[in-house]
Amino acid sequence: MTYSSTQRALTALAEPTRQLIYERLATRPQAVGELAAQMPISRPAVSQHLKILKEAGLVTETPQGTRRIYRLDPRGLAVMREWLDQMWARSLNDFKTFAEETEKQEKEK
Amino acid sequence: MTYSSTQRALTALAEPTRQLIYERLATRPQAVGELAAQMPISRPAVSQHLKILKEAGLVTETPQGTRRIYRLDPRGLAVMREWLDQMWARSLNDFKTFAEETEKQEKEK
DNA sequence: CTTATCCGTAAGCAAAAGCTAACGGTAAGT
DNA sequence: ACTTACCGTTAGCTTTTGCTTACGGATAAG
Repeated sequence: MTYSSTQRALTALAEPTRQLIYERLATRPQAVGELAAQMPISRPAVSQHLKILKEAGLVTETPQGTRRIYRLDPRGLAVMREWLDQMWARSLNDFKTFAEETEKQEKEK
Repeated sequence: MTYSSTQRALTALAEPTRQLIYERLATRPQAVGELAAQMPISRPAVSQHLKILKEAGLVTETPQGTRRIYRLDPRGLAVMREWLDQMWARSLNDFKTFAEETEKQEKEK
């Protein structure tokens, strides 16, 4: 299966733990060990999650000594935002015509 | 594990097949059998996916004879949109201060 | 009332995903 | 040089997840 960038971002943020990591990084940039200390999982697990978030363009990495600071990357969100806007338009349009048809059928009674 | 409504929507749309179903419904409302006919998986499989999409507030069901028409539900997207906007603001803010600090360090050389 | 159509659910199985423990690699400090 | 701190990767195990087959319920048609 080949993945679109939208699917990558969605898949990455779907995992509860990754979403938690992502939201923690939203408060402030942090190192891997810092993140792991706040969570019930091991450091390697956090590291694996960060790899997926990084590949999805949702976070970036900045080496600083032996530590690696992770912070949010706007690009990943931008992709989701675009897709969401498209669906949003279609969804509303669908809902509108559905409401109109329903109303039409009511009058025919 | 307890799920937030945001996580439900994200998890639902993360699955490639469910995203495909969702996008097909974006073109026009459809019955379960119709959807299954266009895909390489069985009808029950589609039905199971629709259940998850429905629980996430992403689609709605309308009985019509023995058939059940599914269409997009704007509510599910609205939840994601809210969450996305929050993250968007933080992400840009983070990126901005990071850029400023980097520039500052450059001048100190 | 019987038959056909359309659908949801449950059970069972195979594939995918997340976690831990162990290892090795790089940078800073002594 | 040696040690310490911090991190990524791999192997292996366990859990989760998506699919199919089989079954039963509900509605329309004859």
